[in-house]
Amino acid sequence: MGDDGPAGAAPVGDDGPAEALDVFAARRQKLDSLRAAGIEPFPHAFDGVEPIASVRAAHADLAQGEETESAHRVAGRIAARRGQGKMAFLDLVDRSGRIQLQARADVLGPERMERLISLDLGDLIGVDGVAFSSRRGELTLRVDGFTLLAKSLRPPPEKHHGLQDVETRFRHRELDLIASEEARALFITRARVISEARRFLDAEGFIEVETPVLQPLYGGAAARPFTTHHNALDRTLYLRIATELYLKRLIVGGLERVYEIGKDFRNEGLSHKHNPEFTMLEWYEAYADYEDVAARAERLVAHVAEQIGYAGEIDLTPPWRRETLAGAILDRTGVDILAHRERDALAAEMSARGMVVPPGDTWPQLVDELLSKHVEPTLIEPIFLLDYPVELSPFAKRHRSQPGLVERFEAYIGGMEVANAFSELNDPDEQRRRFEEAQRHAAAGDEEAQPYDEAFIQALEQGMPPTGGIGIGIDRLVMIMTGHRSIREVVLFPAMRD
RNA sequence: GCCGCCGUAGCUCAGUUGGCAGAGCAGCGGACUUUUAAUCCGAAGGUCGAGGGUUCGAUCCCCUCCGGCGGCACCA
Repeated sequence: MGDDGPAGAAPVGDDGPAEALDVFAARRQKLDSLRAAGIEPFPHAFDGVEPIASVRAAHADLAQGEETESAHRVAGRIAARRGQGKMAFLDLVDRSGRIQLQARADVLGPERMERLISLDLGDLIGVDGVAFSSRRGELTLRVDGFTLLAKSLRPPPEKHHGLQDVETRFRHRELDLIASEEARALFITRARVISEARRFLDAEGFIEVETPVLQPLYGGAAARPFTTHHNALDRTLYLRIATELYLKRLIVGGLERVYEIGKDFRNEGLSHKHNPEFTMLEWYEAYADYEDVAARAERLVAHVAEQIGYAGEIDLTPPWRRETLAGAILDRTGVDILAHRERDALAAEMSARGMVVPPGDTWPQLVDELLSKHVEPTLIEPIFLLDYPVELSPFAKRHRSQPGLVERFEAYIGGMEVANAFSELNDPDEQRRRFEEAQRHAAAGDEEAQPYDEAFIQALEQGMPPTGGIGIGIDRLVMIMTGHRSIREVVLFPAMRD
């Protein structure tokens, strides 16, 4: 709703008496006038543009009212206009910042002055001008020449209050970016989070790889997939829910340290921390276990935080706290999951402590309930929860000393899970048994059970070195780095209803 | 899927205990050579999310639907 302005219905070439023009038709009419005057409203390029921030940097020491002879060429969008007649000021915005332009009739002559003044807010222009400091001390470019680079046919958001409507901000992110310096800064920060994570891993001997997004069989996480169809092959394909299994096949292949940053797709509900497509970083390292992975993960996050100038309240400095999962649950709920390894016993223990017990839940689901309802919200400072029940972890290796547990951790920050890692299970027979167990769950109606992946089993049979692996939710990491509580704020185009 | 709140001009927001719907910004016409949310004068701009119902009369009350937000459920 609300996205179909009447632009397409605007009169073209109607030079009749000035009737009430709506804001769209007025811009159309200006476009026609420009063309009639021989001005190309959509030229092809504009060379030699300097970022506004570098113009500012070049004149950081300019005294109030001081003139210079320093010429600059900038380009951007007209964001504001003050004054009319023989002199006016315009604000020009590019990705790096905002700068004031001064337009003078005595410099430009009456015709060009009129043309510059009659441009619309939102039009893109290129400008040649000389820097000076205004009477009020504002760095300004006195416009000697300008070129329309693209006519804007729709009005920009309100210049003072900006774009407030959340729905429009998400559906038309370009408007949010035009209106909000903060939005631009946020997504630049997001890009830097990703590039710094890359830089960190590259420097530590990892190679970046790309594995299939369209997969004949999905796996590597507990989630329902999106299903699609390949016409030429006439077969069902799934959008990946994780990169895990393919990446481990690369470890089998001898690549030793690999990572992938890309989209995963999970066919589940939306929430402030769930978007159906999201960006995941996974890495795998031969000859490492989950403790090595934890150490590297906390260093990576600290590196990213430092590089982007993180200044949030949560202290991300390593080492992070480490607790066992069972200990964290016991500590916060009084329930000892390891002392109640049967479904009914655990359910009874939870009931006895006044907790709601979903009747259909299995033992692992009850553990997950305890974790997500009673423990996760308390985990604000970074923490690793270690050693999960094997029932919850089909790809993790058995704990070297704790029966019934696997060597796995999840990292939590700000009350959110941000990472999931294990000492990878590399015993193919054990992995096969886990798949077979999952098949029984699937037969019992678990829609998220792991499908049996014979190609993966065969890869493990080839021999996979002891390996540590991890998945880090990049969107959630960006939420933490930038202090946002909704994933939609940090995803450029979040999922919306039609 | 369930519950609650919300949807008024291009944008930001008022408002109507049910009686021709208002402002600011933007836009249009005009004045102005140092402005910073420029100022001043003038004239415009609306299917009040959509559909149905109640009523002499509905933007307002009721129902359904669409969309958004929050919570629950689902969901590593």
